[in-house]
Amino acid sequence: MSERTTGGLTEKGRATRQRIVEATALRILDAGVDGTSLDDVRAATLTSKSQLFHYFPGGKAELVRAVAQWEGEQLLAAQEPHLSDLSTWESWEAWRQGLEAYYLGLGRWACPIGSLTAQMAATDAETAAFLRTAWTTWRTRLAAGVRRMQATGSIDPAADPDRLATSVLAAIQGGLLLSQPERASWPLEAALDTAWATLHTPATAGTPTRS
Amino acid sequence: MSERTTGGLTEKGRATRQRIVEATALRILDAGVDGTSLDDVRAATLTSKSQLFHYFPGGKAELVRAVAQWEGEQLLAAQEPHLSDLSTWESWEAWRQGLEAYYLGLGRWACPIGSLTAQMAATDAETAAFLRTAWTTWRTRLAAGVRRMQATGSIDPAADPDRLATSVLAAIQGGLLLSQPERASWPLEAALDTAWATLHTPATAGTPTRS
DNA sequence: CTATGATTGGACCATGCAGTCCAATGAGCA
DNA sequence: TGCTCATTGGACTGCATGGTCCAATCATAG
Repeated sequence: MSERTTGGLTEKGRATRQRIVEATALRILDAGVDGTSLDDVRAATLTSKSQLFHYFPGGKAELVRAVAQWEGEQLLAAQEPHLSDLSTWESWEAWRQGLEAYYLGLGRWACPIGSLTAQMAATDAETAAFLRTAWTTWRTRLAAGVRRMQATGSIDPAADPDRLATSVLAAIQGGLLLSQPERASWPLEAALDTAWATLHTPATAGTPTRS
Repeated sequence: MSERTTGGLTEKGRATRQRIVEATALRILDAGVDGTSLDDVRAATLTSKSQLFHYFPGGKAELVRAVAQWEGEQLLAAQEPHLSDLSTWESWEAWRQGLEAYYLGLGRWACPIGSLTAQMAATDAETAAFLRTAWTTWRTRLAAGVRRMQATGSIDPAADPDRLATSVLAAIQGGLLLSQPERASWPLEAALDTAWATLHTPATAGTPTRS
């Protein structure tokens, strides 16, 4: 882990590095990792080959990892302040709307982290490991919200917060995937509506007993 | 000349073509489309470059499209006979188990169609269009099952079968995605358990009025 | 001013890739 | 036996790509 936040990087340098990361993130989002060449990045950022390798000695792999990290931070930031609240249904609603607005703003019906996971999980173990922690963070934050709702009796206290949070994330990611070929958001809406219904469901039949 | 079925392909020819498709499908499943070179395919099938272009004049794009079609057929076939039934909870359970077994058999926690959608939706419009119909078919079959359950009163008749089916598909795909970095199936299980709970939920609060 | 290190430019290289081409072989048919 | 067409082999081309390298410039501390 290169902890060179202070070591050997000037203000200008960090700005350039950041410019590279953001441009690469954009390009990756709608062309994929393999569809994004270093020359593309170079052209988009008005930089030179040597700069790319100066700021990312590990080459493309390291650049992609930097993109993954930045996208993770962006995604979490975009969900604030609601994600840190989630203590009322209004807060949940606001969180959902904010998240959808974020995805909408990206232009494509795709989650940066989800897409990267699909692309890298099988090929780049290191990046996959980082993405794993990103998912854990997100899930943990959501689970905390579930617990808050359980405390007020709004969600069945018998439910497992982590598993419930996971199913919400799955609804989001699956909904986004299904939205892509449709070029419309209704699959995402349908998936989230159903997840919502489950959240709102009081302690009824419970989980249908399946290990 | 005899043995003509369609488009000037003999028995031997069709066998070779199929061998190419299947080997390519396998390779794509765990290396991705961009991670699969025609040379890989050539080596894996003991064929020559000219054969690849003989059977797929459109080159790699056409080959990938053939893979998509074949994977779609395989996926639907793997869900039979349950997918065509889905008239009882036992049938749904059997369907789920069969599907999970299919994915498990693929080695990776990934859906061939889902992965292809994520990879091609943004880049290859033609393949994306085909995938769209694949999803529609799958969703329609599931929705038919939902309607059967509604007919017997096992599922809330007020629910929209198509949207419910979509949310189940989303749970599957999202669950698979989340399972990848974990290298474990519990996210898929959690997502499906939650979807199951929703299906079992009788007409309660209904959809929480959104959109 | 000058030394040092960060920053930048861009030519260059090796490789891998999709796709082309020509020729050889095999099989059914008259 | 020849004719025709599907099938196969594999060399070859052109290009894009990741990565290397050397040198030029900029900034700043002493």
